[in-house]
Amino acid sequence: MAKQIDIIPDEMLAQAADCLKVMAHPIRLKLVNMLMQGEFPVRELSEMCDCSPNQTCEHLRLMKSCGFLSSERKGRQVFYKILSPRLPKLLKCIGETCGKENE
Amino acid sequence: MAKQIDIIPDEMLAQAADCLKVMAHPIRLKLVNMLMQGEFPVRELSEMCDCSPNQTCEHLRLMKSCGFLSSERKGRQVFYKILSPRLPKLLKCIGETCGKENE
DNA sequence: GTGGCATATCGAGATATCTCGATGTATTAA
DNA sequence: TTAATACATCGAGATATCTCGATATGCCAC
Repeated sequence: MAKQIDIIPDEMLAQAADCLKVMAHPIRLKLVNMLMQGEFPVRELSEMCDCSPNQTCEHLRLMKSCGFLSSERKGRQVFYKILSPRLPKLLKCIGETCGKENE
Repeated sequence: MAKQIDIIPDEMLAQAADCLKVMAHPIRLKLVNMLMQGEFPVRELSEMCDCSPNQTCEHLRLMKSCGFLSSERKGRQVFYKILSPRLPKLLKCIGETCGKENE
């Protein structure tokens, strides 16, 4: 414990900003929240999120390209799952902080 | 503990996405990181973040309009400080999760 | 092979953000 | 009041995102 409050280096903040930018979308947050329950094919995710299949695909592709998700084809379906441990942590953080303004 | 993993309601995810969108910017993250050390006037923040005064002002205004920051004039300077407890939590979360991909 | 379903990609228009200079407002000193 | 400093706002051009329909690919059943 060198000091009370960390000064986070610029490079890390830039990286964090990119990460947040990707996740700063209600549907993408919901997709991750769904994927925290397990793996799902695109169509199911699409229905759960009330989002068109191609749009769902696009959101998943974006998060996969960042290394947040991974996908695996099983027959004609493609199942997505969470790859990066950042995501559950971020969602947990959101659950704790962004819900209400309770101290 | 009703279930292992929370399903966060849509409304809350939308709110969280807005929150993340505001913070998904390296300079705004840095400003908050600076403000975690204490209160500072705009000019000092501007220099610390290597950002023009009017741009700094704009970032601070945005975060203030979301209720994240508050400001107080002292003479001809305006000091900003952190208002929402979400911010330190989010930055802490970033420090823990967005730095390296270590489990 | 063909047809159909699931997923993926592409392109264009609409919308939102970023960035910067120029201008406006508040406060203090003279 | 005038000048100077600190902060705030405005407007426009550049850039990035969102959204949607159209089209392409991969796989299975036939």
